[in-house]
Amino acid sequence: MAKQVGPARQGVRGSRTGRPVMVLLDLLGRRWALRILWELRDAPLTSRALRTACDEASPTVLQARLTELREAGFVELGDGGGYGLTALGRELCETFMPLHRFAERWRKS
Amino acid sequence: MAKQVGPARQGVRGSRTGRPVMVLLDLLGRRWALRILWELRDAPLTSRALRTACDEASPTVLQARLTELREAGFVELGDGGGYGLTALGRELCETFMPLHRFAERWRKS
DNA sequence: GCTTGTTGCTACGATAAGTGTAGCAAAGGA
DNA sequence: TCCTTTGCTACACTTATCGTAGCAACAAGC
Repeated sequence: MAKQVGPARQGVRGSRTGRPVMVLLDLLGRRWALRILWELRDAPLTSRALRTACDEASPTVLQARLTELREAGFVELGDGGGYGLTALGRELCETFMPLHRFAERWRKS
Repeated sequence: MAKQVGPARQGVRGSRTGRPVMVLLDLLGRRWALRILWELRDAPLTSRALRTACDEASPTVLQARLTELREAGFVELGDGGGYGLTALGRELCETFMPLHRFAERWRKS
């Protein structure tokens, strides 16, 4: 069993309505949040490896995002260490996977 | 013809590699960026209406995001005023549209 | 002309968020 | 024991965002 953390807080920054999409958009619209999910997409990473994958982002923010993503139930810290996606997290990740293909097309315009 | 703005800058904050996905993730991972695209999803809005839709977010950031999104080619300012999605922007928006359905399921867990 | 109301957009001080460097305690291997 | 790696934190600094106010440009009504 992976280590647990508290439930997701719902009244987040800038989402006064509390509508789930808004909360989600707000959560994902924070620095490195999308990137973290992206980097964990196919395999778990240790905190250090994740930092490296994220262009040596500040550990302060990474830790903050990881905590938030864990509270949201998208990310978990495995028993033997290393961060990975939960089933829900994998599902979310696949939701915006087409972004990759889009980004490639986008560059050419 | 809609008003034009300069080309997208590629060497953005936190994306030192320049890989398109990273640039895109970084661009969308800024405050209100995802939300703006979301709010424009079915109809153009004036800057004031957009502000209202975004929980009265500060016009400073909104204007900054709108400029960035215009430079990226996702948003445009119509001739008669009002911000709307470009064809590319609509495409991008549909890319993470499934997020809505996901968010609903997410709330119940 | 002169208001009245809208548009997109900006200035600016205050606050919150993110950065960069350093370092901690705990756990594991040699 | 020593060395390395783990997840994680402290702290001073810079950047981003907030909130309020207000601008010039344009149009409609009078």
